[in-house]
Amino acid sequence: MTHSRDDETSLHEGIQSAIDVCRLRGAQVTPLREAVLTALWTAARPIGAYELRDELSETLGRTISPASIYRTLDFLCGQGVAARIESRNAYVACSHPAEEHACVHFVCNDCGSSSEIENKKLERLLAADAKELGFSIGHRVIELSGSCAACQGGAK
Amino acid sequence: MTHSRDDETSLHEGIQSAIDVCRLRGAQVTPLREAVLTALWTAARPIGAYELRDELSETLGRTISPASIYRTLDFLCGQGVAARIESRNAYVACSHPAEEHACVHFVCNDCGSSSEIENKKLERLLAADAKELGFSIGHRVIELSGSCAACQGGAK
DNA sequence: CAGCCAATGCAACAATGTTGCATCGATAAG
DNA sequence: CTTATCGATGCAACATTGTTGCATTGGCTG
Repeated sequence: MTHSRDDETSLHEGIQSAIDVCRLRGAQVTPLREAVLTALWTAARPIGAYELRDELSETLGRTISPASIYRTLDFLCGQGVAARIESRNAYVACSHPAEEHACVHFVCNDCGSSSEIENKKLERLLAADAKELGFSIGHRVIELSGSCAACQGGAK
Repeated sequence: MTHSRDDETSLHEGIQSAIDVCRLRGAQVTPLREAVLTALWTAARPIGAYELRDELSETLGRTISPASIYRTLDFLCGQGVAARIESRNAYVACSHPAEEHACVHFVCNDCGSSSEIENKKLERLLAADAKELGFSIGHRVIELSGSCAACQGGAK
């Protein structure tokens, strides 16, 4: 995830860490990029590009074009500090900006919250399946939707 | 998958099997639904809704509306005889119309072909991760894109 | 300060997906 | 056979999501 406790500190740390990752690679972290990153971290759930656009337009006090949003998101995903949730046409902050990026995303249908984990065993299994097929894996999309612990406790 | 040998026989069997599955559940298999199913099986790769629309409009000799296509695809996916590839906004025929549907889709970036497997170990792993999070899994999306055996042999 | 290149603004457009309502057609009851 | 009913389709308009090209800005470098 996602800061399980939504305290300011871990939030800020996550954002700062992402910024550092980008900078260490020589990539520019512009105000827009930082604003998008902050919005993603703050939301802690998948946000659509146009929703992000509306939010940022208000925050920054000026109109942001879809193109800018998409380019910014492409940048962040490319750096591994954000990820696209394909099954929702939405984006989340990512706290594992590792090289080989094969996170499993758990997305709650009720509250929308998104948790992210890595699982080495799972990677090995997929690698084994791929080998058997002679398939060379590029990008991975692993998204599980359902009901998170909190929502089950309350409503189930 | 996908009929590894693309002979007419296994193709026809796959389609017929899917039709039977639907009928046994009391669902109607209309000409349009059968045509879509056939197109998916024949293609053996993810096809977009609008591409499907064009193809069927020609095949059937009349214009099919996007709404009809999407409703038909919803039906087929609901029956488990087709699946949406989220990372491509496209659809493929599915040969494992089981209840709990957690196929892994391998999609080739070069030739577009799509293979589908089931993996019980992988299911157990995901279930274990979910349990640890207290997450109740509903839908699963597992899509791996890369290069298939054939394309690596030829072009790599 | 000058020059360069990446990042952004802006506008138009393209692709994908949805909704509401009218109509058709298959199945079931009489 | 006729009629009632309900699901499937046709159709049109619309909503959402994503892209492209080109002009402009802005930050780093020499």
